[in-house]
Amino acid sequence: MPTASSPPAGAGRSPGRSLSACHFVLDQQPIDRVGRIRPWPLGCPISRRSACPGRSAAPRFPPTLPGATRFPPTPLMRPTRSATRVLEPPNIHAAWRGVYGRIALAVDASCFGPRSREIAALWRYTPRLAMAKNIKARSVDYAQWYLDVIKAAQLADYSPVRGCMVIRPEGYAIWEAIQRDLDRRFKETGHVNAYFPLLIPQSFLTKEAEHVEGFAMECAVVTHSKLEKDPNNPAVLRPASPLEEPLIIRPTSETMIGHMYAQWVQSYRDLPILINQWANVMRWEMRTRLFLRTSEFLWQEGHTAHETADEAQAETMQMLDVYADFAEQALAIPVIKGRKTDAEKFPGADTTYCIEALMQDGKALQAGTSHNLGQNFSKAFEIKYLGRDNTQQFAHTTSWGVSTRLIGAMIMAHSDDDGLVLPPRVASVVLVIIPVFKSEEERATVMAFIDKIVAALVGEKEASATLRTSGDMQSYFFDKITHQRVIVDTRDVRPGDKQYHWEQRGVPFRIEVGPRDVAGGVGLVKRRLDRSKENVQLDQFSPDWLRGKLEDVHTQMLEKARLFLSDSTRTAETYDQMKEILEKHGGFVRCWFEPNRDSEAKIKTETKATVRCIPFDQPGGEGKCIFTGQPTRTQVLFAESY
RNA sequence: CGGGGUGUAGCUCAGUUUGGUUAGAGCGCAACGCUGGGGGUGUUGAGGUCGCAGGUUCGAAUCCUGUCACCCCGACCA
Repeated sequence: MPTASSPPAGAGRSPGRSLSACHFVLDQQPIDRVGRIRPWPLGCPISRRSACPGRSAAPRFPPTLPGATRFPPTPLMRPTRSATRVLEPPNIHAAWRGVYGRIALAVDASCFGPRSREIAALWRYTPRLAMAKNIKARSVDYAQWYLDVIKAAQLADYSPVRGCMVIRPEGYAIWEAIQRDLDRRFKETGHVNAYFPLLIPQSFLTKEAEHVEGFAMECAVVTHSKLEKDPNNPAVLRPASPLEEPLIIRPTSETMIGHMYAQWVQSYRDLPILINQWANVMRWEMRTRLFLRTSEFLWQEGHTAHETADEAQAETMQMLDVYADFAEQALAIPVIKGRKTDAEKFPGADTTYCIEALMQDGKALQAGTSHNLGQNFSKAFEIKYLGRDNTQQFAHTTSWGVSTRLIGAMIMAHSDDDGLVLPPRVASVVLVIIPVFKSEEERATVMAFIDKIVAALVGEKEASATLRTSGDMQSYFFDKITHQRVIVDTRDVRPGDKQYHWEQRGVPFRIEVGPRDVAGGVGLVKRRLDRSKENVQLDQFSPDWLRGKLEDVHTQMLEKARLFLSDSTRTAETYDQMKEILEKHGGFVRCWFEPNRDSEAKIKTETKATVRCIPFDQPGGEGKCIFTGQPTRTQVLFAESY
């Protein structure tokens, strides 16, 4: 493998404005100090198609390179801090396709590490000559990419109300899948669902000191009970009838539920109470981001009350395990379990535990939390019971939740520059069949063949019951319990359009069926995850075949994400090392650290990184705190976070 | 809440500096034709109170004031 320090291929050629110069412009795309490709300079003929003379002659991106046959082209030269290095496939493909987020960096780095082949195989891309038109590449603008993916997949839309979002059917289907899976897990662990009200008396919030502190700043307050016409201007409505006590819209329900539990619990025989609620909550956020942080969001909050501290602790840990397993098994997102530092814990909790996931840009995302609330809320709300020893005791409570943020995590963990990539277990459409034909006769034979494939995949019975689908498509249940569907895209649009359409929506599998396939008795099966294709004989199609395929995809997505996680977790011995890692790579930095509000605040100011958690797997022994240099028994994970 | 940026057709934008025909383009959308194995093509057509509210002016997308929304960066947070 060449690690030449020869001059860059494009060196000396200036990125001129003529179209023929596009190739070299691409070679010389600016790269920042950590190797990320920077946005095209203004005026570049590629990034500004309108600047190209003759619209129809405008080059596609990438420009007419050498073409597929000669792909990969001359190796891309990429300057690093110390030397210039020749990128080899798959690096070129990655770079070429603009996949130069930190992921691609991982691929790159791996070429010199022990796991190179493993990772390279997982990130192998079929080189393409066209990129998604409506999605910005991760390497160019990660934040925009995220928004573009959501838009292209029609997961959500902005609402007229600041900070709120509309979850569109495609996005809500993911939430439904999350709900279905989690709800089963909650019930398996003995919980039941209930519903508590949206509005909470303002006075409730003040009963737990830390809790007020934590949430007061972001509460929406209801102060009036009606609107009336302004006498001066009848066209204007103004609030009237002030409430005696203002109500707040729940930012979380500990207080309301604490209040109710106090009434429901009399004796140790009433414990434990194991209740979950699926609800919306509202936190008036300064800065919002679709799914990751919106003013109103959907979540699930479990609230339990127990007789002993041990029981509460066991519950807290059990639910954390439920979340971790769920994240991996349903969303294919590997997570790190750990405990929050005091600075990061939930206001009002004794201890907060969390699962932390790592996004492709190297930032961490808290994907779920489980709190041991100790007796804080039971004391504040007087959740008292008569114990076995005939004395009054305060219950021990817990709470735990995950939110629609998980959808954001899922998007950022798996999607690529072509759009959404759905983990199969939460995909509402698992497979789309795309017919290809020219004449009416071909249409008939192709559709007849597709009918056979559908029957083979979903069974004769389901195949005979077409579901009503908008947009002139045929839709069938693949799984009647999860409501996952198979769609035959019979719309009268070009096959290429359909490919992009379903690709951007993250559908795990597509089958393309044209006259050639009918003649050969096969379907051309395409995988979304890695764009691989294979011909599959009609007689191989069956529900089990598809299930197996979906399982494969899930396993590989999880494995890919695990490799990324482990590759992006580095250890630092010194504060300087940590800074360098954060600067150069992002991701998690594992180090000895004595948790302390002051140190954490200083480190955050200097590096933007915070202690994401104190992971459960501690090496034991003692080390030198990275910040103070004092001996400590604690290792933590630092990272920038969402 | 502070700093920066942007609001013109569904989307991306031009036009604003220097006020002046009926506000434009590409994509998308609708209909029809040729097509159809990764965003093809031709014809025709629909679509805009220029974010909103005031003001200056004979005349405002353009100038002034206010306001709202969105995006980015900080502080805060799931």
